[in-house]
Amino acid sequence: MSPRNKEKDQQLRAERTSQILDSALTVIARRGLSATKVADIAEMAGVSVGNIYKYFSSKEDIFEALLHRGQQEYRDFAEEAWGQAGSAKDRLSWYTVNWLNKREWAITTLLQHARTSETIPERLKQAVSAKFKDNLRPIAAIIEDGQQRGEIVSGASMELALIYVSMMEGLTLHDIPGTPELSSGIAESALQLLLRDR
Amino acid sequence: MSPRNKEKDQQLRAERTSQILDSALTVIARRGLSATKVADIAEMAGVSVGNIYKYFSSKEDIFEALLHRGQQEYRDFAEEAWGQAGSAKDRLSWYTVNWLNKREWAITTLLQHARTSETIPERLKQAVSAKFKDNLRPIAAIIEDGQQRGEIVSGASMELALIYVSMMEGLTLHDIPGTPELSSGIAESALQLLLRDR
Amino acid sequence: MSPRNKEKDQQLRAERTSQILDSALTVIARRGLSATKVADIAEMAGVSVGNIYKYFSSKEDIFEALLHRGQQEYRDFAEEAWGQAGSAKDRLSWYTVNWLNKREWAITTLLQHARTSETIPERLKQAVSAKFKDNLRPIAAIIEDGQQRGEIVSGASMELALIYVSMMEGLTLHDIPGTPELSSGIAESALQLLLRDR
Amino acid sequence: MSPRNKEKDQQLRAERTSQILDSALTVIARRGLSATKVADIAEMAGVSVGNIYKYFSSKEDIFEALLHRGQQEYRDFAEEAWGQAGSAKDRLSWYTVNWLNKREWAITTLLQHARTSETIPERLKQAVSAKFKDNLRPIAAIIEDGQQRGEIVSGASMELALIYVSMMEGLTLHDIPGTPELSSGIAESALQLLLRDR
DNA sequence: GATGAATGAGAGTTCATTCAT
DNA sequence: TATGAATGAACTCTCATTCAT
Repeated sequence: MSPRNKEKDQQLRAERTSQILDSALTVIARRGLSATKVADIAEMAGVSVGNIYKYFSSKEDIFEALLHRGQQEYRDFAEEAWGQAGSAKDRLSWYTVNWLNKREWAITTLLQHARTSETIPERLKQAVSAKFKDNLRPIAAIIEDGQQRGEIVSGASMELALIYVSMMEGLTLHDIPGTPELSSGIAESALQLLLRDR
Repeated sequence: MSPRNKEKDQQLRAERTSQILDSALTVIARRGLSATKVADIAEMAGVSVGNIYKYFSSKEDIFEALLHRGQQEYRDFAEEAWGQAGSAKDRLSWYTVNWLNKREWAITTLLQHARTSETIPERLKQAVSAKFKDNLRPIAAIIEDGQQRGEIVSGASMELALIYVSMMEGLTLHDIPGTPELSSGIAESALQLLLRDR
Repeated sequence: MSPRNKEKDQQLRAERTSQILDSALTVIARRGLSATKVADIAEMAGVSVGNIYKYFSSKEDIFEALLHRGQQEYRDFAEEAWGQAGSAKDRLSWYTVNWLNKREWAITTLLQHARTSETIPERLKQAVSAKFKDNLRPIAAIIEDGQQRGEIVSGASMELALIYVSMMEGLTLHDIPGTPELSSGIAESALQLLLRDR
Repeated sequence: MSPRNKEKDQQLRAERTSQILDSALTVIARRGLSATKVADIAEMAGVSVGNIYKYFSSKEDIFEALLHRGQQEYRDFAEEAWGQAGSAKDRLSWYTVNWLNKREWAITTLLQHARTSETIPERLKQAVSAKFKDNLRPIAAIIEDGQQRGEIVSGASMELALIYVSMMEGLTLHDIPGTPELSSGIAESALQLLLRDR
């Protein structure tokens, strides 16, 4: 009733929304979109099934929100890497280490599905791909910077950024949480390949 | 008694099986396992739904057969690369080009799903992972050979093989057939990174 | 948090369960287990198909619940006969009359199927047979009592109970509701056979 | 081609038909009509599925043939009892013993299903019931004869016949082949009940 | 006649979504 | 707003029947 309550309501709503998205991310990454039941998401979020629909209009809607949030978070993360002090190697190293510590693998899985699956509407695919490409810029900037300092091999920076990110994604997909078979030290080795002097 | 030709029956059976698997590979790669209806597979194979079950006991069974066949085919392909004449670079180049021309991207998608999804029985996951690791050997052999000739950067050969394959997979997943956005020339650039003298 | 009335929910749930079982009993008795569609049960219960599965996990599960409930109800009924005042003949007469008025014929059909069909899991068969045997006790008690008073022919009481119940079942199966061909007076004649003085 | 062959063909055909019916009887009695697959019948008969349809037009057709044959066989059996030498007790005893040694239980099961199930066309039900009633005559004749000799309790002979047969059927359904729990001696005890002097 | 692969309608079961409380 | 019972379309799998060989 009072403005205070309204504000609080808004905040509660945002929290619930975020909480639902967190659960959805985890579950969908683990089982895939169409194998995930809305009930699974609800259970993990500690919310009733019906209540989910007060925050999202459909399962697809949740997925779409997940992609938006994931790509935005990734953008922030990539810019944080670019904002790091030190050499290009230091920055990429920071990026690499933190990538593995974050839930990037989960988002990576979702994005890949979004880009490749016929079940996803074209509109969404295009948005995701465009945003993905745009999100390469901070990495490309780091690489360009490194090339100017003579640290990094020559080549088109966007191309190298794509190669590097693909490599990270590819390795990520072989190194699922709970499957520690492949040492994460390998990511560092991969990074070496980009360096001029190795 | 039996007016049927047993040999011919056997042969027809094998053909049908293979035809169903081909269709299943295409459709599942495009839509994901659980979003693919058995009816989709049947339709693409030009077979009735019921008849599918004369050849496979369930959708899961089809998926499993697909993984087996895919990993076997990949093994043959990797060994063919190892069997090529020429330098390590030539061999990897052959591998790279042919990877992109084959249906490797489809199988890559399936294998990734098999390794990562909670919906896949542990037994199958382990088998897939073990076979995957084993399948790195021909690539590792090419790399080792190249290292001895001074062509390829130093480092543990299995590790470099994993990095290289991950890179290919990562790129593959950004370059779906029908989505020619990313030039396949990029794969060649990626290959350069492994070379000592670049 | 929960705007629902838990007690009322519990009660509604129990009612629905019972309502579904009632319908299932009728329909399965009329058509047999495997010829009965879950949709038939749902329709007769005035419930949607999907909702049935909120109460029972499968058609088999419904059948099993039906057997449990039916044998328990029969036990109560048999003990009520034993609890009647009067001579053994009076008690058996009460039993006979009420048997025909109740839905015993439906349950009889189900139990017979459960005992004899290969499609029923051994575990369930054994449980049903054991309970059936145990349920003969009240009748055997009436007979023993009648023998001591000189009303009833001599012989092992459990054996005579089995004979009597089999007779009732056999007659029941010739006298389906809606098929009034065989007068129910015949049951009384059958009862006479057990009496010493006839 | 030659008349000889034609005759032989006829004979082979009759044999096959009978062989299929035998298998059908066994399997349907064990699993129920609708739970029995035509493939089950074919397998047990050692015949291909398709070939069944050269002899019968449908599963229902097989069932109907089974009922006809079963009731005819039963009639022959009942008349054979009537044709036995000796007292009424001897004849009923012969009937009882041979009933248990024959496949009467299987036919009993089928007939019961035919009479009671909604899935059976009315026309067939009526035919079965009429024939059943008619088939009581030989037993009723034995009973009447016994009554005249003072061996058997008084009462309407058809009614007593129905009671006796129901008793046999009821006991039969508690004493499935392979379930020897209930001693078959009990049938003799049941017979005693009909005797005047016991 | 004999075979068994092929068909497709139909059954059991699941699950996204709605709605009364 | 929160709940979970209810709905029914859709999916997987089965099986009576047909048909090419």
